[in-house]
Amino acid sequence: MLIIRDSGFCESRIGKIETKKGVVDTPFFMPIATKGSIKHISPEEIEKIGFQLVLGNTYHLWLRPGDELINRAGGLHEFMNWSGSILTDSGGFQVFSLGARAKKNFGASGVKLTEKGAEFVDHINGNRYMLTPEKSIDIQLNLGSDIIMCLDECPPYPCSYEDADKSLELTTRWAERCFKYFHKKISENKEKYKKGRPMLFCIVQGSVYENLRKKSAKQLLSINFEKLGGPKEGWDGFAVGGVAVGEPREKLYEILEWLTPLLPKEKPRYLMGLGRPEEITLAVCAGIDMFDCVIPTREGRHGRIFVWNEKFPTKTIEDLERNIQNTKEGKKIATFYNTINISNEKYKEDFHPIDENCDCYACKNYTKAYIKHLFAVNEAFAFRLVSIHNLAFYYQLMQKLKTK
RNA sequence: GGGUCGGUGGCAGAGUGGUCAAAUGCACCUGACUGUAAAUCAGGCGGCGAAAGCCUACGGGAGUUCAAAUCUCUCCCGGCCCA
Repeated sequence: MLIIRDSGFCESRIGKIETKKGVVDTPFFMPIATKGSIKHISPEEIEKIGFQLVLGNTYHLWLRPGDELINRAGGLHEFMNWSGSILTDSGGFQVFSLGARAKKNFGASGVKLTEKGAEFVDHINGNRYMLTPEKSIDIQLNLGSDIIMCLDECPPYPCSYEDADKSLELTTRWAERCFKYFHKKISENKEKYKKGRPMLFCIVQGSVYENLRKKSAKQLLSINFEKLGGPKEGWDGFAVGGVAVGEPREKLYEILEWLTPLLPKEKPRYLMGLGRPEEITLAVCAGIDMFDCVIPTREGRHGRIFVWNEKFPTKTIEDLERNIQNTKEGKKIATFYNTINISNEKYKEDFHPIDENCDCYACKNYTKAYIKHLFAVNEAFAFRLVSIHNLAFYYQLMQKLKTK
């Protein structure tokens, strides 16, 4: 599946993943379409930038408009008019993010965790929902997802060793249930999946503890897959979860260092929710193939734009290594790119594109002064332009990492 | 011409003797965002100063008072009503 190439400074895993929908070249970044849309951008534009896979969310699509409705619409691809592949997150992250938010706002958790699953209170209408590992698989199958994620628990940081341990054990038990249920459903619907079934990824947890991260990975690998009714090869891919939840930045490198040697080389690895360009760079070098993050779109909407730094081009291995070293040390500044805040006063009369060398739609056709103006007057077109640019930047980043 | 109500920071608009360099909203400036309840959130926003603090300010001027955006007189300007 993956061709592993030693490019001289790190092991780069350049290859491809074949989903039931098509081919995706690795390493790659996935734009996020949580509720069935990449905010402010059409699927055609996403495809035009070069993306082959987008991410949807089980929890949000389950609540609205409902996975069965989407199924009747012909699946999520058809529903949202996306011709590429789709990975769906399991809803595990919402246990973390909505739980923390509810706790902050109401002093109590809006999410109740039990062995059975996670009980949510719908943030909009107050309805209660029980998301179990089996339910999460059902939803993702209904959505027609190409890469399905196991329901996991993503503990916040800081997290005690004991809590992280309990959490990872639960994630493993849920993963077993997901695996068993997933393969039961696949074998029950052989006809439907004869041209190809979705892939199923497990998620490694364990917070910032070396023992626990390794334990999590080992547990997930040592499952008796055949006994659970699936192929003995087990998982179709491995995700690293529970990262970038508030832990010190340098922890990321350690976690990847502990984990990647344990993961099967021929299976894709997905670092969930990351990240900044230098973090992605570092992770690719550590052997990660797949990324997703809200940063390019969300920060774009908030006025932050990513620009290549021509003064410090990462043309040599030494440049890249220096950047990686900075990232390992938790330094925020990577030298190969900059961010600008387009709503800053200094761009008021800047009649140049965001990046002269960028070939995205925004840079080809519009100036910083114009985009700043759109932000100032709250025009939605601004969000479209910066989202296109930032995603194009992330796409270019992945292309650069492939050719380094 | 008479009466009446009103004139507050870039705008709107509170405040009606001290706790007021003046609520709040908008605008403006800066920052934060990592498996998206996020076109969100936080901070700043008279001048000088690192700070303590000092100076200048609630239409203009003159008073009363220990103390005035707040009370009095007067002038200017605006809304409404009457002639």
